[in-house]
Order: sequence, then C-alpha cells, then structure tokens
Amino acid sequence: MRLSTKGRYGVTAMMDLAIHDGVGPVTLADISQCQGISLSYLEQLFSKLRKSGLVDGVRGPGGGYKLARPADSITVAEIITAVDEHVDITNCGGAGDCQDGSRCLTHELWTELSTRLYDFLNDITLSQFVSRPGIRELAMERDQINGRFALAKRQATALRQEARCD
Amino acid sequence: MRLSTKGRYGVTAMMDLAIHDGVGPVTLADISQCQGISLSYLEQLFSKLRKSGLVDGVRGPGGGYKLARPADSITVAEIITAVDEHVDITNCGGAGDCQDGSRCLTHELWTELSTRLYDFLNDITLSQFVSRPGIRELAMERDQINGRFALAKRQATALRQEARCD
DNA sequence: TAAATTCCCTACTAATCTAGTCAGGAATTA
DNA sequence: TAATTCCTGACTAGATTAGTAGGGAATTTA
Repeated sequence: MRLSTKGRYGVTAMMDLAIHDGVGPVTLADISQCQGISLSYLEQLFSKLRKSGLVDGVRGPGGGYKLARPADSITVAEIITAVDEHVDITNCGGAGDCQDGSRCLTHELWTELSTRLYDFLNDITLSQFVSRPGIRELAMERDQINGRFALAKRQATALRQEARCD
Repeated sequence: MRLSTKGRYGVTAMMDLAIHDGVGPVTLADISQCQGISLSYLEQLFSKLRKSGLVDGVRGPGGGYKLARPADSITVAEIITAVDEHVDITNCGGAGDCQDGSRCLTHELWTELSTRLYDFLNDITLSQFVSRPGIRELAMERDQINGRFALAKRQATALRQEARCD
C-alpha cells in the first residue's frame, strides 16, 4: 500500500463529490479550481476512479461526476488503491523462499501490519466525514453564495472563476 | 504523510533490530542479504534513522545497529516519518485562503483523516509485533541454525552467504 | 601494530513516478 | 449548430526511488 499526494487528491476529490451527493454532478473544472490541481491531471485520476466503479461520469452541459455508490459504502482504502495502483513488490524473491521455504519473519510481520492498516482505512467511509452535523448545510450555503445552482449558467461560471470552493 | 516502499524498508529493517534487541547489534550486511536491498541504500536509510534517534550504530567487528530506545517506545509512525521526510504540500495556497479566509472544506476533512491515520500508526509499537509468543524463540532458533553466534566469525559469514534470514 | 570489520559520509546515476501539458474525440444539452 | 463536459492517448519536466562508487573513521582481533 502506498499513500502519497496522489491518494490524497483522490480522497479529497471524492469528498467533494460526497458533499454534493444527490444534489447534482460536480464538474472537474470546479474541483480543479478549488484544489488547485490541473484539469487534465484530475481527468486521469477520475479515469481510474471510474474504472474502479467508484464514480459515474455524466457528459454534456450540466454534467460532471457523481458517486456510483452510496457514500457510506465507499471507503478511503478503496479510493487510494484505485488511484495508486500499488505495485506491491514483495522482496525476498516475490513468491520466494528466504531460507526454509517460508518467508522472512520480518516480512510476515510487515504483511500483518499492512493488513491492519488497510483494515483501518477500509473502515472509514466517505459518509463518516460528510454526514457530520453542519457540513452539508455549510456546503450548500457556500454554493448558493457562489451562485452555483441559482443563477444562470453563464453567470455562475463567471462567478466561479474567482470563488467557489466549499 | 506518505507511505511508500521506502517506509516499508525502514519498518521491516527496524523489526529485524527489534527481534534481536538485547542480543547484539545487527549488521546492515545481514539485513541487506535477507531483504534484498542494496547495502548502500540501507546505509542511507539508517543514517536517517540514526539522526532521528531511533537507532545507535556500533562500529568495528561485531558491531552493527541496535535500537536506541526500548522497542515498546518506538512507533511505526516515527519510523515512517524518519525515513520519508514527508513534504506535506498543502494546496489551496499553503497558508492560503480558498474563498473566505478559511480553508476548503474538503481540505479540513482531509486533515482530520490524516491525523487519524497518524494516530493509528503512532499507536503501533515495534514490541507489539516482536514480543508475541514464539517470535523471539523462532528467531533465535534460526540464528543458531545459521551459526550466527555459535560459530567462528569466518564460518558464520560463509554460512550466512547462502542462508540466514530470520 | 596490522588487518579486518563495520559504521559513516558524499557524490553521482538509472529508472520510475508525479504532476502537468497538449490535442483531439464523443456524448449531451440548449 | 454550438457549447459543455466527459474521455482518451501521447508527451514532458521535475522529483523521488533505488542503487553505485569511493572513501573515510572507529573498533576489534590477530
């Protein structure tokens, strides 16, 4: 397992989607603006998220991305493994035997730790963060201020140029 | 925080030291052999571990590395941050305000998750893995088979060439 | 004292990964 | 038809990983 900026981008973006879950698709341009990630890079990340069945893309005006499953069924571990494609290189020869047919003791200990970590992250769902009191209300409030759904598309777009960011 | 192969190398190597804690220093050549990491690369990792006060180096024949503190006071989080020197680049402008002076909502959520993860790993000590029943006995047994302490240095070295690996 | 061992340090390098750019195409809405 | 947005692939600068190379310093053993 691996946990770098790439995984963070994925999780943070997915949180954005979860906040607006049920309200409407979120465009990558929006996320790009808020989080300061290049649009094309986000597209690459979401390509992986889509292939992993975590998000659905909606094309055309008014489109964007939305969660493919309920937020309480999507775990942080899923997101990270989806974008990071961890190349779990086991040393000691891969399926190798380091001495007597079994693996190194330290390797087994590491495997156990790794499993524990995964279980920990696999127990944390998107909804745990988003469904806390106040979060969704706050997000909607800011969205309204930013004219996200109330104003006409053009005006909204113009406004969003300077400020959106939940 | 970041968790890549580098961090794994560090943790696995530290487990090796913890297994032999109190018995004697472990040479990097030994660890290199077992885990298939280049000696010089290990030296670089241990340079960081030493500077972080996690290990002590013992020079000369019979020397090696040993834990600088009791195994139950060294956490996995410490090891990882020691070798990985995480460059926690916060987007949104660093100390930046993304809209109204406060940070993005999603960023705050991420920060919370990150803290949780750190606390989790900071709660796992080396001794938790090593002091389990059977582990140390097993390690000693294998060490004896491999002639690690019983035989003369030359012979031991020769034997270790083909097989050691706890 | 001499030789072997082991840590220690610095500088360099190939391969990989990150983050991003660019260019174009496909589906959808207005 | 035009605008929007997803979608895909190819390419790239820069960082990181993992490893090489070469030398030194401390310590033990012969």
